Amino acid sequence: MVAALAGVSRATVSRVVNGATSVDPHLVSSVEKAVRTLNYVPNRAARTLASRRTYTVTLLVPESTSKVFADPFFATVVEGVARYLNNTDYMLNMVTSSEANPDKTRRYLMGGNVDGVLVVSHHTGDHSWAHLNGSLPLVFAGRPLINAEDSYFVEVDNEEGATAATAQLVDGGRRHIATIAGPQDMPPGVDRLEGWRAALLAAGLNDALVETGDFTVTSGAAAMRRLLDRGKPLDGVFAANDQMAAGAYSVIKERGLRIPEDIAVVGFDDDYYATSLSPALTTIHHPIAALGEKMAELLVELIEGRPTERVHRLPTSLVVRDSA
Amino acid sequence: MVAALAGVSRATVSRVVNGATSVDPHLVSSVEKAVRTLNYVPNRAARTLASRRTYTVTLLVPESTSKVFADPFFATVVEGVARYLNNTDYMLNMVTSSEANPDKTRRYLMGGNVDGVLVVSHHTGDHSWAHLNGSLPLVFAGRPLINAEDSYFVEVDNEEGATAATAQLVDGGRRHIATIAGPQDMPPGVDRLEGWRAALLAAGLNDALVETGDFTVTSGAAAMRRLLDRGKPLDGVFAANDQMAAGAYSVIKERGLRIPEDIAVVGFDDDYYATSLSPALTTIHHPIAALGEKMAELLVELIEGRPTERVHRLPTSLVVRDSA
DNA sequence: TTGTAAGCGTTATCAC
DNA sequence: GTGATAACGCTTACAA
Repeated sequence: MVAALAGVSRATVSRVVNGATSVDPHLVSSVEKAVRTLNYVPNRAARTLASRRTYTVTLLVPESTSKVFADPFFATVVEGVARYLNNTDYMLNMVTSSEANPDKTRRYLMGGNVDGVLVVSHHTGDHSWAHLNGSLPLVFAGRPLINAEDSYFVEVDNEEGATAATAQLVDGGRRHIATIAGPQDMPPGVDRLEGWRAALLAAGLNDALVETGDFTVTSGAAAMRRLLDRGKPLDGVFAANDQMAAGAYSVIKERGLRIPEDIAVVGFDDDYYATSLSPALTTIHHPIAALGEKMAELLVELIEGRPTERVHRLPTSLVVRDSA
Repeated sequence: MVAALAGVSRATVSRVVNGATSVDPHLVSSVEKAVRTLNYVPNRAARTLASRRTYTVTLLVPESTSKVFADPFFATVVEGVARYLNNTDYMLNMVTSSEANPDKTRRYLMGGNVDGVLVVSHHTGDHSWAHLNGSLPLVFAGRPLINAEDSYFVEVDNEEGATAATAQLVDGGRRHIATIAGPQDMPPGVDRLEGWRAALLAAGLNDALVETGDFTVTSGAAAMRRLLDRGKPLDGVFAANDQMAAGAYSVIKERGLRIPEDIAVVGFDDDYYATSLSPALTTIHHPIAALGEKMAELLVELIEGRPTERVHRLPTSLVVRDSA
């Protein structure tokens, strides 16, 4: 290590570079000067080999590769993760868990190539990587379906958001409020339905108007159609995500009803659809990038052995636009 | 290396693992068996340290981080890159060249942490990394604005695509064909304009109807407005990308004209806008994922010292929908 | 073709 | 507080 040519031993240089506490200030500064003049950059591989730490965290994404990257949710999580990691020594690398060869992925992760893993499975219930738990620091995006009790994860406060969305409807004077719920085998689907129900109950309103979709536009349209076909009074709808709200929009308009005059609608996520719909959709903002940042932060804490909360719940906020 | 416990020396194991040509078939198979039973996975760091190869390629993206990840073009390139790399030993890591600290990025890249770099700057002309050329294998997405003569890059055949788009208009009987061109300081902008012109000339038509935009929806609308305001006959438009076509749509409709009856329009890119517009946009498919794959492939060839073409031009294809 | 042995650039464990 | 010195797990001359 050439930097040692500036006075001290390699050990001391290492100490300085790694910010060890107890080193003579004199030496520290002379080493720092040497580092600067020699334009020294520690060799990652050597460091990893010696310390058994890789300074790499993996972002594990489900193999629906083609879709995953086009998914704005995923893209935004990555953005947040990258933003946080940029200020640390950690490198981000992505691996798509190929269904074709899950063992390859597993071996890679367990082969000491990585310090920790970030698992992003979007709305899906696929948390099949929970078994890595215990062998490797792991942080999930969203509450995992299984082993939630001993997994680290960060999620958005879905229930609170849904309650706020519904309250907006109630405050707007609506009395017959339906919901287009998400799949009941996914935490967001469950929690958002629960939040809707809680708001209605708090307002003393009836919670019978429920139809379920699968978070897609077409499923939202179908659910809205079923809701309207019940023939019951209906003047407000909370859709568990903006895409389903978009589906609801098309059905409401096709029946000759107006938004928000006849039926007010509130969505959830505040994604691309929210602003491109007409009238612009009132919805709940889902802080996705923040979720990514928090995940990365949590993982780093975990890796470095600092004590942390096992679960982080991010607050949402109501974005009032023209539909409610 | 425990695997050596299955008969031979570590050197031989290394040879087998790295697929060296000349090793006794007997030994090969026995080593392979040992590898399998011991579930051996080579240690990346050690390998890197010894071989001075990192097996890592960096995807360098401009710092507009927040936007970059939301950009479907970028996301799709990443998808292609990841897909290709998944079948190699190479790892993908992304670095956003922070404007705040460009030196940090530079040092990282030059610090022997990476075998090669993929530069993605979208439509923008930012190819400020060209100076890395020569010091590190480098592949650009799209023809760089500067040093195109000695840079490796893969691009879509913009001119050919634009010609095909325009030909579709001509074949549909249009005789007064305008274009909304892209910025003339970006290769795609220039090439697509050139393609349009070539098709018109080949058909013996006039090429005076040109207005320029900046690839955004609003600029497309403005350009269309200027085109219409000329008061000249106009029955077809080739927009240099789908977003500008979307802008053109709104103006055409607002003037009470019909698509395609009064004005046929063809776009370029075949992105999200193409299918969400009404009528669905006839456009040129831009094989973005394929571009990512090819970039990765080219880079790996470069890294491994295999001879390759310096530039790859990907073919486009016409997607006929309802607007022309 | 195969084995031996010398590194690769750090960190970690000890003495000092 | 600081400096030797031994790992870390692999590749790669060089020898055999």
